[in-house]
Amino acid sequence: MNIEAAASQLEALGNATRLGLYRALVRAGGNGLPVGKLQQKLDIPSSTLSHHLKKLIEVDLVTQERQATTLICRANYTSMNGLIGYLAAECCADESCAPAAETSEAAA
Amino acid sequence: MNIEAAASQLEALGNATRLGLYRALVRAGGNGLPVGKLQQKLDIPSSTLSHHLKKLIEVDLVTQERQATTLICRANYTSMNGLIGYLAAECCADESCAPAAETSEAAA
DNA sequence: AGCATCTTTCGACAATCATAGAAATAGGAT
DNA sequence: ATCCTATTTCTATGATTGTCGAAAGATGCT
Repeated sequence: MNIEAAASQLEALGNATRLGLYRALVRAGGNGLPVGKLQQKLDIPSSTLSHHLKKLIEVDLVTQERQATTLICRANYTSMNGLIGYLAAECCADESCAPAAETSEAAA
Repeated sequence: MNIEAAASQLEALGNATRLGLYRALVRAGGNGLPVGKLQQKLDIPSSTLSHHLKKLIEVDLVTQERQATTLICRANYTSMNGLIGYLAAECCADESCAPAAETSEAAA
């Protein structure tokens, strides 16, 4: 994970619509959600949804799998965990700082 | 931490210049760095640096403290840990998923 | 082939962003 | 008061983004 890749993923998540979209996929779990269902859930035009979806797919935070006419979207947990790991590493580069999210107070 | 706040912080980090800037501050540790040193390190015009710095300050990922004529900048670990915690929580909303970065494989 | 459904691409537009030089401000020293 | 250094604000400009309706593409059914 280099800085460019991390920045790209962060940028992809740095938009309320996309973050909500990603969250919806996370909540949907391993079964994922078809684009149409996502559209209903988020209540945005399909073109807008597709636009945002594309960004998340480009940075590998979301995957798609075709099932007949519908496209199933899934959150890519591995990729997200990589990003979280990178952030945690950046946050603790060479200072005494908590390695993850649990011990926030130790950082200050 | 609501979705808008998280998205704002992610957006702030979602730019290679700003992520590099934040990283430089993390690496500087608790002593932080004056703006001028940051500028030397990153080798960007001061106006550009100030612009990006402002964004990071707005979302509370960076703090500033005046010491005479220089402004010391510091990474706000607490805020970053909050963000990481939010991402971890989103990643594990209501499915069996690892709580942090260490156990990525358990998510699949 | 023709039709129905699901999804993406196209085209457009306003809004925001990244960049940076020039000017202004803040604080301290002489 | 004046000057010096550190930093921000002003101003401008090209690039990118977010949004969405209309049209096109993909897939399967009859």
